[in-house]
Amino acid sequence: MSQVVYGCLMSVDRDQVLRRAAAQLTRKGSSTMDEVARAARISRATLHRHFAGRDALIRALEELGIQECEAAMGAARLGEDSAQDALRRLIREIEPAAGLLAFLVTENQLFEGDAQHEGWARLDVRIAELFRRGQESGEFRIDLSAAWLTEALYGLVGSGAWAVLDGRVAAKDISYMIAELLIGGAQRRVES
Amino acid sequence: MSQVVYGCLMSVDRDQVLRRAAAQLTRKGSSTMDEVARAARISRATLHRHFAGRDALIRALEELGIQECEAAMGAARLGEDSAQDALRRLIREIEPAAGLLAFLVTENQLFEGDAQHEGWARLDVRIAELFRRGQESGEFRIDLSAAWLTEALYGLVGSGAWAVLDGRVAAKDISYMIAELLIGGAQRRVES
DNA sequence: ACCACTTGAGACATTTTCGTCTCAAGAGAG
DNA sequence: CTCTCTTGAGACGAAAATGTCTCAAGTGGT
Repeated sequence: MSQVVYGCLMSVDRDQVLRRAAAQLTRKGSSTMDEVARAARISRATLHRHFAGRDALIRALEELGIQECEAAMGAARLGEDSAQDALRRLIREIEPAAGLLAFLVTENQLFEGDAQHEGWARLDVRIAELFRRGQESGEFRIDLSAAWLTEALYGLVGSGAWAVLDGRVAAKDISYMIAELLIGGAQRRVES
Repeated sequence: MSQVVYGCLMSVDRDQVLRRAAAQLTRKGSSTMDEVARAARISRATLHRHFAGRDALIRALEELGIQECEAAMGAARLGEDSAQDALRRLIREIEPAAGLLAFLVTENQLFEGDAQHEGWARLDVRIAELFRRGQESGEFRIDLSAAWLTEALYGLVGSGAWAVLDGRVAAKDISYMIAELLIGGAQRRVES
């Protein structure tokens, strides 16, 4: 046996599968289970052995995305230094998960029926808190609400991932581009 | 008879149908034709009478979105005044189409197979031109490429539409929020 | 060599969605 | 009223996707 997951013997690298699935679904949100399986380089049967169905796969991706975001936020030490620098760190840390994020954001569009994962709310709160800290310290302007800045962060990270996939922006530049645009827009300026 | 479209007698308001369809698809990108029809308040049969199939519907929505964008760009008079003011006008004009845009952007994700509609390229060029004009006049910073600022505009407009749908930002504020964030981020600052 | 376990391939029934069709009801013009 | 045209409702088969199952092959440990 090679790996034990949830008390079940498993060999394929679950994380690897999830990542490849995320990449495929980012590229084409309506991918078939068959397409996802092929992108993950496993058979459809194996894919079903790991995830009970499409819903379970999406939920696992959601879980992964939330985990990556929380890890990024931990690594970024949002409470330290200036809000500006913390935001810069957050964007740099969150960038590897940008593709997954972009997919999840579009997938989450209006969670009709069941409630959305509480994890998203937790993330929103922490990010909004960062912006609010910047507003209270005078770094950020107060006429752009923290809620909007939070949304804008998600949007720009998603756009960035998409721009990189499309080859419109170099991967090495995207983190800087996002940070500069967001910080420049959020920053309180002394000149008119 | 009430309306003549493409030499065929039609009564339902095609534009209205497209708008409702766009709203539904923005809310849930994987809506079935039945859900779209119900959202458009017509029967599935009638929906099929107007659009040969799902692809035709999407393509019609794409056409509508491009038209609205071009109309918005015309109304915004991108070449006049400062680039900043032109951008502000563009955002204000494009805002009514934001929901449709948000859907089309996600739908367009990597056009595997056939080439994307040339209209998008035309729009991109015009928007990028505006940003470039701002850069050349010294209004906008040059370390954020015009291509990225264009992507960011799409992303922020989409995020804005989504934030409004979700009730996180008031509809009356969103145009200002987008413009201020984008212009503030793009603006060249004299202070450090 | 033996055994436990996992994988890929494919068959299979089921479900969902699609596209087409028919027909009765209703609206509007002449 | 009468005629024409459009619509909604539903039936229908075709196509696609899903979920389940079986079985041969392969892997790795003992």
